[in-house]
Amino acid sequence: MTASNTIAEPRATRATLKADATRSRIYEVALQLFREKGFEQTTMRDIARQADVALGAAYYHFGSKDAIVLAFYREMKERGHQPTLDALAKHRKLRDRIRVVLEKRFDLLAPNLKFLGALFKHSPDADDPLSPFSEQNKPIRDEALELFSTALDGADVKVPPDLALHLPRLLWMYHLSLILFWIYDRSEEKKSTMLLMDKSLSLIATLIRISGLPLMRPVRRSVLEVLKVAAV
Amino acid sequence: MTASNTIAEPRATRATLKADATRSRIYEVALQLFREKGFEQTTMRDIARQADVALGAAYYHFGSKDAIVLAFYREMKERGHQPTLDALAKHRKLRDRIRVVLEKRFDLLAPNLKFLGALFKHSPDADDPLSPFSEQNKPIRDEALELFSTALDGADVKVPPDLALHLPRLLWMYHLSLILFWIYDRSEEKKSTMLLMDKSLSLIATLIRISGLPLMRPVRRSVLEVLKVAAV
DNA sequence: GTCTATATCGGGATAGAC
DNA sequence: GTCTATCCCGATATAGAC
Repeated sequence: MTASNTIAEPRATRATLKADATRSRIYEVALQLFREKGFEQTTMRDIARQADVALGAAYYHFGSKDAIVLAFYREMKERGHQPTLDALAKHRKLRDRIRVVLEKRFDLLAPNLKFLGALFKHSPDADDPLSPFSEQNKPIRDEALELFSTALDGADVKVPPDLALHLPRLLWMYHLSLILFWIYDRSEEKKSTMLLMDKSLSLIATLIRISGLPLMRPVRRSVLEVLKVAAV
Repeated sequence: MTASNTIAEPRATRATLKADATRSRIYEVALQLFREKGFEQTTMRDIARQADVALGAAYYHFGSKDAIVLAFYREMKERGHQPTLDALAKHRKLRDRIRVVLEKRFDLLAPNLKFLGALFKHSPDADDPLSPFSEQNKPIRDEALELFSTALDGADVKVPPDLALHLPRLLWMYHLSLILFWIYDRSEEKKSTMLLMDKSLSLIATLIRISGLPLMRPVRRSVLEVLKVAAV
């Protein structure tokens, strides 16, 4: 990674201006190619050629192919947060509020679905910079967790406090699973994913609704114990 | 992939005997290197050098690095089935029976943990030959499903028939998740994984036990709907 | 049929000249 | 800041020894 890797952040001198233009061009071309051909199928040589720079120049601006992806993550984070909060303001039912967060996420990622698969291959490895669990991506992860937290806080349900503490994280992991399913969904127009979202939201809403019942106490305790071990 | 890819299957002629020996040597050396350095870090050149054959010979026996892994999958399958069945015969309690299947699996995979991570990166892509969901690996998957089926059938619990039909598959997916956690578990002696297995087994046993209660009917229905969409 | 030796290609990444 | 040249690797192909 280079020291300065924000996307097209304007700076003072003329030389840096030109560099920023080159950097932006490389970034845009890269994403375009990732969308068309996928991440692994796109080579750094492809990117450099399309952006009209030498291979070395591409590597000067982005230390690796991965670094381009990290820039993409940051862009997603910056573009996704506020619209989700705005949309959340229009709903009170828990099911709808969770759905809003998911749908905003899907809107943002949909154009890039084709190369998300390659990225998710790194996801379980917390040491991999591209993983959603990595230290490096903590800011991005935290912002997503905050969205689920907000979705829960403003909803019309009472959640047992012990569970409430961990529910944002649970929902965040649920949202990752759904994205994973989405990536490999081969049904026409991703209908399976939409159906799965619908059915799983029902399940989650039901589970949260009954989570406070006396009968569910042992289940809740058991879930919390599992979560304690699998802390992120 | 070559046509004959069973590990060291003895055949008639002297020439083939020698070929089998070479093949075995390549296979053993490869696994050894995978264990020491991981899958991606090991090159075909490494393997050929360590096995004292030319690069071409390695490719003659195994059409690709992946093909070595497929041979490994088959070996795991062949070595794991019967011991698990034998161990199952000693238990009646559902919790213990599921644990037996998991533990036998872990025993088998433990020496190869270091390179399982690389393999699991392919896992969600059903089109990838190395994925546990792939068509190619259906025999291996089915044998694992059968083990969970057996574990359930011989147990001391009554499961609602609609759920019973899908429970082996659910347990198989649970077992994949646990292995995934295990691979990236950095705790000393993999204590976290063992703890997680313990706690999650409790949760599962509890859930199955109460699954037949009238209160749980909507939950069960919801789960079955989700499973219907996410059929493997 | 089994294997060696060698060459070639495309791809990620880097060093050092300009 | 950019380019040229180079390295290493996986993969494939081929000619020919045994």
